[in-house]
Parts: sequence; C-alpha cells; structure tokens
Amino acid sequence: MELNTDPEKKIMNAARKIFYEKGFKSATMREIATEADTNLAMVNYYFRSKENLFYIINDETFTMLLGKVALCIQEDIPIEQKITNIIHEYVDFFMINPHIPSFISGEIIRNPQKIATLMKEKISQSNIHKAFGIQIKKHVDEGIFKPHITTLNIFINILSLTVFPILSQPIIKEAFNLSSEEYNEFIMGRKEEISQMIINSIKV
Amino acid sequence: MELNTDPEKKIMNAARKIFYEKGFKSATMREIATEADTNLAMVNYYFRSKENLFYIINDETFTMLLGKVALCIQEDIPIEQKITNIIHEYVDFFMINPHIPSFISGEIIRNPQKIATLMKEKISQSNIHKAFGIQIKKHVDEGIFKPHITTLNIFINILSLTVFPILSQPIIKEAFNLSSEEYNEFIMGRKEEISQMIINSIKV
DNA sequence: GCAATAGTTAAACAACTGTTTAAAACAATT
DNA sequence: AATTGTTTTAAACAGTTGTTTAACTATTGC
Repeated sequence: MELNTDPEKKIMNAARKIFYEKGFKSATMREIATEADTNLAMVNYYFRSKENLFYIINDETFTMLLGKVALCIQEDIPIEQKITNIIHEYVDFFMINPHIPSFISGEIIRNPQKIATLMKEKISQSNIHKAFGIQIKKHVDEGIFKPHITTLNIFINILSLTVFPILSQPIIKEAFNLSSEEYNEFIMGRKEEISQMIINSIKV
Repeated sequence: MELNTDPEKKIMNAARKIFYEKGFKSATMREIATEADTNLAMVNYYFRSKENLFYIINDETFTMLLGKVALCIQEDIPIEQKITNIIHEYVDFFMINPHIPSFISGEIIRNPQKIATLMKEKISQSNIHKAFGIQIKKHVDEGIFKPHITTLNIFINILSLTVFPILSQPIIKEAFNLSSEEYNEFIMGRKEEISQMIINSIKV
C-alpha cells in the first residue's frame, strides 16, 4: 500500500521500515530496493550509500523523538503536567513504533560516537535542556523538588521506564505468558503509574 | 593477557568479548579466531558454527544474570531489602560489563523468539517467579502493597531503571558533557534513588 | 527537433563471510 | 615402530553484500 509514487520517498519509506526492523548491519540494500518496488542501483543513485541512507533515517528519527518532547516542554503548564504529558506521548508513540527503541539501541552498539553527536546536536537545536532545566532549577531552589534533581535525572527515568518495556516486549510476552492484548494493557496501564512514580521521586 | 591455554576456553573468552562488543551480525569468526590467538578453522572445529557459539555465550549470559537475582530472592530477609539488593547487584554488575545490555538488545531485534524461549526456560529453572511471586502476593493480601502489584511490574521497573542508563551510556556522556568519572558517579548515586523509587511505588 | 541532462536497468566487480576440505602435525595406544 | 584418533593449519568454496559500470530510456530546455 504505497501511496507515494516519488521513487525517492518510496525508497525512504522502505529504508525506514527495513532499518527499523533489522538494524543497519542486517538490512541489505537489495531488500530495501525490493521493498521500495525498485532496483538496487536506484537506491544508490538517490542516496549514494547505505551509510548515508541510514543516517538520513537516523536523523529523521531523532528529530521526531526530540520534537515530541520539545512540544510538551514549551507549553505553559505546571512541570508535573509536562512530565505526565511526555510520558503519555512516548508510551503511545512507542506502542505504534515498537521497533524504534531497538533500532536506536542497535546503533548505539554499532557507532556510539556518531549517534551521541547526533543526539547532542538535536538536543541543542531544540532548547529542551535550557527551557526545562530552568524550570526544574526554580523548583529545586524553591524547595519543591529535592536538591539533587536535574534534567538528566528526570529524563533518564522517563526514558528508562518507557523505553525498556517496549524493548523487551518479546521477552515479557513469552516469559510471562502474555497475549498481545494483555501486553498492551500492561503498557498502557503503566502510563499513570510511571508518571506518579517519577513525580513522587522528585518532590521533596 | 590470556591465562588459560586451553584452546576451547580461549575461543570462548574471545567469542564472549567480540559478541558482547559487536553483536551477532557484526562479529566475525575470523575476528574471534584472531582474538583467541588461533585460526578460523579451529573455531569451527570446537564450536561447529557461529550460531552455536553465539548461543553458548547467550545461554551463559542469561544463566549468570538470572543466577544473581535468584540468589537475592532466596535470602530470608524483608522483601524491600531483596529489591534493594537486586538493584545494587545489577548496577554493580552492569558497570563492570556495560556491553551486556546492548548485547541482549541486539539479540532481541535479531531473534526475539529464540531469546524469549531461552529466557523463559532460565526463569523456570531458577524458581524466581514462584518464590518472589508468593512473597509479593502475601504483601498485597495483607494490604502492605498496592493491589495491582505483580512480579512482572517490579521486575520491569528494576530492569528499566538499571539497564537503560547503561545502554545509553555513550549518549548520556556526550549529550550532557559528562566525563567517565561523572557518569560513574551518576550511575552509582542512582542505586539508592532507584531502590527508594520502586519501594515507594509499590507500598500502599 | 535536438542535444543535454536525469532517471532507470541489468550486469559485473571486488571484498567479505561462514563453512568445508584435505593434508600435516601431534599424541597416545598397541 | 606402526597405527589410530585427535588437533592444527592453510587453502578453497560458495554465497552474500555494497558499490560501480555501461548501456538504455525518458525528460527537459533551447
């Protein structure tokens, strides 16, 4: 069901799908070409190399992920509500795109420096750290949050609790005998739980 | 610095190192042979195939990881103390073996069914679920823990909060400008924080 | 209409990989 | 000392992969 007939877009969509599912090393240019309903040479014609194509997808993915959080942060609402919103946003998103966490994990193992640099770039482009960091510091200074609380702290906890259960989906389902419906319920039910957990952990 | 001269052990050690660092697909038999200070044919002579060698390492890794948790669980101490012990154990272990989380993640993407089956097998071998599950249910029934709390819930939270920060080590260090010492401090400082967070989240 | 550019195709190339082979070296047993 | 089974080596094999080539077609600009 490929609506876009532009070959460049078709290849991008195919590459995204294959890279997400298999990671860089296991994905092949021939497979991407077939998925895009074209041939091998076309993929190289439009995107020069596998590495280049991969990093376009990689960049796109990070932009999307950080865009979500940037939107939540710039809203004029209490910080607790921001945290809850980010968690809901991420859980919902990863449920629809369950391959993204493992895609990124795979790239961390393959090329940590490159992905770290990309991440840093994207973080400074959106001013997440600044806008959120100031608000947190204010809460710390006012004695509302515990003294050691930082942006890093909160972000790691949010990502840990949202990303990991998606990453380990196959293991959870098999080891605990959950059907897909039960797994979905489990993840969705965690949204409020995680939010409360994190908010409680930062309040003094 | 290879102390063991037994070629089989030498190949195992080499394979463990290479597989941990690069994952199944990116690791090559030639690289393992070189690392083991022997040649290609020897690796196949002792281990038949790459797939087989990989699953020996895989099995060994899961046995080790679940062994740790099994030990903590069977101690005759309050359940809160058990949770704290597991967290400390895992954080310390992953700090020494930072490649294991990404190694397992890589295998989840490559062959989810196989790793899920292996995990299930190992879980039922150690009687984690049983021994821990009973104790949790007792706390729930006595009104000490919240009604919805299960083994799965607690385990996912423990693993999420311990594994993810290790998995994303390169990104954390780069994006937040942390030196290795600062990163280590950050992770080590989280041990108590995580313990409190999880225990608070399950108590009624 | 025509030349130049862009798009498309099938085939070839070169490098790499897991696995196998066949012969040599070694060890132990008879 | 000869034989047997095991270990080690170097080479070959067959398949896959990313990339390039060269020929062909379609499109565009003049």
